[in-house]
Amino acid sequence: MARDEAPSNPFNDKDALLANVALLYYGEGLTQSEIAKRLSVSRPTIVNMLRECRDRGIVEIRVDGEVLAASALSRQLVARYGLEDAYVSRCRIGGDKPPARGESLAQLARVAAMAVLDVVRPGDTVGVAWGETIKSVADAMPRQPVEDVTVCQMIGSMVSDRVAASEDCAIRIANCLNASCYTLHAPAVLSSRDLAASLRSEPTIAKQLERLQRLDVAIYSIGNTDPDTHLIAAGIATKDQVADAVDAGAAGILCCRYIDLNGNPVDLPPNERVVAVEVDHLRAAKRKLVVIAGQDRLRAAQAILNGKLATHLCVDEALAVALLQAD
Amino acid sequence: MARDEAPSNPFNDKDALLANVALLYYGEGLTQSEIAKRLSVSRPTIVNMLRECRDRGIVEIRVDGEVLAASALSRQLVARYGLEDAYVSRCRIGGDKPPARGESLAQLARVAAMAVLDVVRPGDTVGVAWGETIKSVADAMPRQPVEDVTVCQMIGSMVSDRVAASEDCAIRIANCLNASCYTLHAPAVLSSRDLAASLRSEPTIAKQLERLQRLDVAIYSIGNTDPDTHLIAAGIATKDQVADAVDAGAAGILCCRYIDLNGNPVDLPPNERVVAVEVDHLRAAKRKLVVIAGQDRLRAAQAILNGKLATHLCVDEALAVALLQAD
DNA sequence: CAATGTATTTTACAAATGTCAAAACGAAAA
DNA sequence: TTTTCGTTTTGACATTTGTAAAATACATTG
Repeated sequence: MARDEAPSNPFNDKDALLANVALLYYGEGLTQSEIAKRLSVSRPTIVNMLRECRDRGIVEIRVDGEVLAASALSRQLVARYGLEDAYVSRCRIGGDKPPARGESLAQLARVAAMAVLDVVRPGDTVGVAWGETIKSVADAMPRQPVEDVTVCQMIGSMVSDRVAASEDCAIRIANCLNASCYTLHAPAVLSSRDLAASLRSEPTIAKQLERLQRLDVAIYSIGNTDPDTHLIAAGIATKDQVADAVDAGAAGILCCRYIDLNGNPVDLPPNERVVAVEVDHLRAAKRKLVVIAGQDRLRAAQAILNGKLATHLCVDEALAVALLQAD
Repeated sequence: MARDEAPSNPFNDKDALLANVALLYYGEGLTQSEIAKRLSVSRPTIVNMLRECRDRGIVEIRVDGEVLAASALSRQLVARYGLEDAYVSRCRIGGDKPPARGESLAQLARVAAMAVLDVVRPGDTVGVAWGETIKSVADAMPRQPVEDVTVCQMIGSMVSDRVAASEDCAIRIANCLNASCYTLHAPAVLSSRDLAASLRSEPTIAKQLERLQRLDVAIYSIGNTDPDTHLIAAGIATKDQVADAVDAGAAGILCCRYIDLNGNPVDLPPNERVVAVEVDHLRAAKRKLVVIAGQDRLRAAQAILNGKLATHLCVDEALAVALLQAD
């Protein structure tokens, strides 16, 4: 009976022992010394085993998403904006200064990761965006298989010095969900409108874009139109182009496309050269999980909410309060 | 906006804070002191919050079932007995004396609880037996919703001084899976054959028994025919009746019914007075998770395996070794 | 057989956690 | 306003865990 008899099970005898040790510690509540005694090894060996369990995902520690959506702020956001659910992350209370952006984003990402598990159901086709926020969510995801799920990359490939390549988010989330993954084999933005149109007509890409027209779930964030927006940092748009878009009414940037305060697309450069899901196709998804960090994104968040572009909202406390205080 | 606007969410603002604290501790890896500082509370308050999270299932700590099925013993059992999966629990290594039954059962129950989450799929109809072993499994289950699952009690109601009422296991497992639950509103054993037949014909009970004929998953254990069997302890059969059954070839007791070494039913008292799933209907289930503790149940385990009454086996190490050493 | 590399054990110590009793605090009721 | 009750804080201490260096053990290689 060769080891590769069950090629789908990549674990071995030692791994099974690790799993048993994890059950004794986390499940039975034995101390490391008690376990070491039972297994006739030293306590540091047990420490190493438990660390390996956590590091490799043999043990997963999950927080109930439903509880995360239960706060007063969450309920008020649901009532105010007609959402199915709202998740508000809190990482600091009181004090005279608010949390740093990194600290807040880290906790928001964890909350959103739990929200993903709440929102995604067996059989779903899930579109995943790309950006610093979505990348953090992907990093925070535990391994939780969901049956028959397909994950699709919604924005063409792009490399930024701030975030890894855009297919990375989709692949990572697909791995956590044990899902099939369809990446979008095209740059997010082309050099000319004609070239972008040609690429969209390529059968493999056309098929993938067609898939993005009938998503069950879409997971995305929204960017600012501030001068430090990712679009400029990634060389996709110039400062002047973004300024022109703002003048024309752009309130936020959604999957590389501008939207105005009512959630309608603003068709200005580089929109015609972009290869990504259309705003209206996002709006058509049954469940839309939008993750937004920071009070500075209030206007962009309002564009999302006014444009019915979210069914499930995940924000930090500062943005939640700002959304509730806004007219 | 009244609190009962979302009646399906029974949690509140404080619960949401607990969940956030849990994410900071288990997810971010902050110490209790760091969290206390951030939230402007005392460290014992954080200790209490984390304990409440664990106690109420706001936090769940899970071990990957696939890893538990990866040991050498598991692979050998799969190969030897043609199983889909085998889970072997280990709670003690080496030493000159084996683990106590209670210690072994506790760990086996935890392993089996993880196995349940591996085996049950969305849309499944799941039959659940009753007994000390299955009760322990139910107690060890984490809260893990699985879509559209129906849980059915397979053995009529019975109260024992050793285990709670038999519908308890089914209800508890149903709650963990967020499943519908159908209990079997009849005693497990009646005083006469005619009365049992009449009860089986009652529409509600007949419907429930009919449901048990087409199970996707069945979860059960098997009992011994020793004098200390539950059947005698519960007053269902006398010592003489059990002895007669053994003389007639009974090797084990499965859902209150005798089976011989080939897994065939042995139709002796109190079989005709029993209200429970039929052995052949168990055999017909697509996935059969059988949980057996103790080397003393070798013969009963062999009856199960010979009779194709298990697709997924969950045993402790002593029984695993005994099964592999048997002819 | 000796040398080498890897893993575990031993030992120690700092940090974190668990637990608890007494005191303090704040809200609600009388 | 006072009393009562529940919760939290304070302070302390025992236990457990995390971490690390040195020693030991064992398997592999030349």
